[in-house]
Formats: sequence, structure tokens, C-alpha cells
Amino acid sequence: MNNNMSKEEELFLKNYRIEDYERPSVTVDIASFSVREQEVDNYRQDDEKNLCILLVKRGQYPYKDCWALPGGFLKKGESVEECAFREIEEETHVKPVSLMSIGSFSATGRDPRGWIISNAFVSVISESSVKAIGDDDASDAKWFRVSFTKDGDDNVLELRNGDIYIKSILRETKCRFGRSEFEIKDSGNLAFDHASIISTALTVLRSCGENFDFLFDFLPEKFTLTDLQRVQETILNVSILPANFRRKISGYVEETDEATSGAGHRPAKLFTRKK
Amino acid sequence: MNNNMSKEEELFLKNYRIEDYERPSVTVDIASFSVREQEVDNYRQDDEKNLCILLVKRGQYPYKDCWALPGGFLKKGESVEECAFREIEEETHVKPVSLMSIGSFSATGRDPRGWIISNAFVSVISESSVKAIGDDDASDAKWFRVSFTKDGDDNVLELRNGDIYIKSILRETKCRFGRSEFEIKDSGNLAFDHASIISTALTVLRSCGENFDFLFDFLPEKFTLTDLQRVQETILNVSILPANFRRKISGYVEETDEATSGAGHRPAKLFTRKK
DNA sequence: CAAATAGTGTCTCTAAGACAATATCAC
DNA sequence: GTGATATTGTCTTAGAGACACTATTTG
Repeated sequence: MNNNMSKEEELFLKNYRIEDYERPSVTVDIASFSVREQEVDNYRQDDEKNLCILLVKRGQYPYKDCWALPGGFLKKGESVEECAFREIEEETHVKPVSLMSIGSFSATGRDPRGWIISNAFVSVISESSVKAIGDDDASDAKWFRVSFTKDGDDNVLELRNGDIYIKSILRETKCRFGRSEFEIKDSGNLAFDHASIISTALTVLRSCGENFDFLFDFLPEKFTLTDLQRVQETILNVSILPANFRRKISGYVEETDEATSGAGHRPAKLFTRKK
Repeated sequence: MNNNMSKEEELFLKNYRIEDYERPSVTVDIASFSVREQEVDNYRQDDEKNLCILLVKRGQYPYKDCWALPGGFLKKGESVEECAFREIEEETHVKPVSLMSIGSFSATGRDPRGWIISNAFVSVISESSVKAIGDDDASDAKWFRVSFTKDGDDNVLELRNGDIYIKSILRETKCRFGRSEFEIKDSGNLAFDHASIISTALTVLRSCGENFDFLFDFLPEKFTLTDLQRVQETILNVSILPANFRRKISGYVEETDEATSGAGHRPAKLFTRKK
């Protein structure tokens, strides 16, 4: 802070009328990702892992009944990060593990209510927090399996939960340093410019997927190395040979004396994150 | 956009009074970096390269006469990126090559004028644009050589331009994915929380320094490989063996038929960025 | 024992780092 | 020629990828 404040400065501040300037409303929107299991009918086989995003169904205008990212207006006295944590807990009762800013979305006309800019975040929800929110129909918050593919020059974002299917078509407009931006060609059933925010979030997520430190946030404190590998494979959409993954991860994890059991095959040791 | 708008929705929007909610003022602050040469007395030797940041001297309260990042209030009808480009050109007459969002700074009390949140950017100014702003004393915008070091648990940010010396002490509070956050212990002569923004910007810059695509923005269209190497060395604060740098960069550049001359030693071929 | 996953050993290949040697200019 | 940088060649080493093999559980 400015410690030696002069009389002149005090006077300036006393007369400063912030209301004289036009201001935008400021919101926060959070793209929350988790890696969730989907059951496989073979009792011996492990469950399939899917990258999922958390959306809420809008109960009011604008975009009533459309699906949207959790978020809301910034309140006085909180930072955007605090707002992001608050909003996601209020709307979905899920506690995010980590939060990462992916920039402001501030194009004119992005919100029909007026001049509203949004601070967008990626958040990671761990497997254990995920269990807190079920798939019961009563809830307005649901996890959607994510698919993000290229179709010629277009990008296709597909979100699925049971019978609910959302398809958005976008076009990449900028790509630098692991963060792309997208123009919406067809929003599908997504509110505002959220198709664009989700797409950018996915590119950020993928660029973080190489980073081992990032992967731990998706899992509980104790996990198997195969689980950790599946998380990376799911985020990066690649498949990795177990021997090589284990060699690379070995410096980041510590063995515990616990193990899984009852899985229909050899049990796996549980590990924790090192340091 | 929402195409099939119902009567009900039209009514909702007509009655929506955005003024009913309290809103913050929104600013944009830009940490502009360039790699500048400093003359060496030996006529044969190449000039030294330094990482520099562009600051402006504040002409009014608050923080009058302190140095600050160029920036200003977001205007209606522009995006934060457009605002960043506009502000930096208005205040410094320099045109940035690229812009990268590094998040919002929104802690309460960060601005004595009231509830003001800032969208911070890193921008890169190319060597050619740098020449547009001299070191004449008439200008309120100046380039400062940057040094950012550790002293025990503290981080020390030192900025120098001729006789002007600014020293800030900070403490790292968070570090994830190449972006650290800092708490200011002593702001030195820097306005607002700009010491913190600059420190975060430096960590982002360093994490981008490995990326070859990023380096080109610091140089004119045609450059020598040694210049490119110096840019990376300056940003990452390391020294690289020329043979190895050339091998790694070779896929990213194309030879031209031009070369430097008059440097007191073997001339260097000029290259351009590939594709 | 069969099916599935858990976990290890090792060969190959690539890319990074180190270092040595040669080339070319201005004075 | 001398002193500086420019540019190339190649040896060594660390790490990634591929693949083969062994281990251990449950039904």
C-alpha cells in the first residue's frame, strides 16, 4: 500500500467518484473437469475412464433450460478466485481441488443482458468429490462426457449424459502457447458463449496434461499407478505403455503399504504423491 | 446467439436492470517485455542483451510519480484484448506483437480508489518497435532492465533505467503450471499491486521461454540465429552452446540470402521464421 | 487354470549436452 | 595477422518408446 499519503492525495481520493464511469458487470464461469468411471459388463475388466465436464441447467432467462457452466456475478469483497470457489459450491455442491485462470471473455454482445464480462477458470474435481454429486434427475447439475474433435476446419464439441446430447460447432481463431480461442458457429444447447469457453478450457487442459503435478488433482490421496496413467491417457487422448509411464512417474510418487483387492485380477499397490 | 427468443424472454430482458447490481470498475494492465541491447565498449564485441519491461510514470493520484504498468479502464464496446492494445499504444506509442492473458488481479484493497479489478497481460514488444520509444527524458514511458532473484524465502524484483532504481520485495504464495503468485512485502516505488503483477508476468514469461514460437515475437522479421539464441538465454537466464541451439531451432527457421555486415567479425546469415 | 491387470527388464533410437574444429569478417 | 563471432561435425549420455516377460489375484 501507499504509506506516505499526502493531504493532496487524500483530497483526490475523497473527491474521486467511481460511479462517474460506466462499468461492466463481472461474472466468473468455471469449466470443471473430472475423469469418471463408466462400468463395463465384464466383471474382470476395469471400468472405462472418461473426461467429464460439470454443467448446470439454467432455471431462468436468458438461455432458460439451456446447459451452462456454473458461475455467477462477482460480489464486492471477494476476489475472482473466491467467487469461483463460492459459485461452484453453491450451484453444484462440489469442492474443486484446483483452479486455473484461462482469461477473460469480453466480446461485445456475449450476454443479452448487457455489458457483462466473464473471468473463466478451469477447475479440477477429484474422483472423491465427484461422488458427492450423483446422476439423480433431481439435480440441475450433471456431468457430461466430453468429446472434442476436428471435422475439416471446424471443431466439434460433443457432450453426453444419458439421453442428453449437446453438439456445438466451432472454428479455431487463435492458437498460442497451449491456449486456443474459438468462434461459435453453432452453439447447440449451450448458453452464452460457453461453447467457446469450454473449447478453450479443453485446449488448456490438454496442454497441462503432460504435467504430472496436474494429474494428481483428479485422484484421491491414495491411488494406483494405473489410475494415474488412465487420467493422463484420458486428458491427452493417447495410450501409453505401462512400463514407460511407470518409469516417468516414479520420481513423483511414493509407495504405501496398502493395495487394492477384489478386482478379479492381481491387486495393485496404492501410491501417494511425493513430498 | 439465442435465436428463438420467446415473448417471455423478451419481457425478461426488457425488465432486466443491470444497474440494480453493484459492479466493479475493470481495468487492464500490461507487462510489456522486450530484449534490448546495451552497448559494450569493445568495438568487436556484440552488444549485451537485457530483458526489459515498459513502465510509465503516473502523472496523477493515486500513486502520483510512482512507476506503473501501462493500462487503463475498459471502455464499453471493446474486449479486454482490444483495451490492452489501445492502452499500450496510447500511453507508450509502442505496438505490441503479441498479448497473453495472465489472469485477473482482484484482491480487495488493491486500488485505493475503490472496487477495481484488473485483467493483466504479458505483451511482447519486438526489437523494431522498441526503437520507436527512445530514452529521452521528455517521455513518461521508459524501459527498465529487469532482475528477478531469490533472497532466502523472498523474491527480489529490481528494475533499472539509468539512475532510476526500483526494488520490490515479494513472497511467493502459489506456484502451479508455470504461473506463480506473489504477495508484496515492499512495493518499492511501484504503483498499486503492480510489483505482484510484474512478478507473475515474469514467471509466465519464463515458462514460455522454452517455446521457440514465442521467441520470434521479440525480433524483427529477419534475424540472426545468435540473436534468437540471446533472446532465449535472456528470458530463461541460462547460457546455451551455439551448436546445440542451432540444431534445435533448425526446424523452425528458414535461411534468407541476406547477411549482417560491418560487425568486426564473420557476418551472420539472416533467417526468417518458417511457415 | 483362464482371464485380466500389475509390475520389471532391456533393447533401440532420438535428442540433448559437451567439446573440438574450421570459416570469415573488420581493423 | 588478430580478435571476435559464425558455423559445422561428432562423441557421449539421458530419456522416451517398444516389446517381451513374469507375478498375482478371482471366479
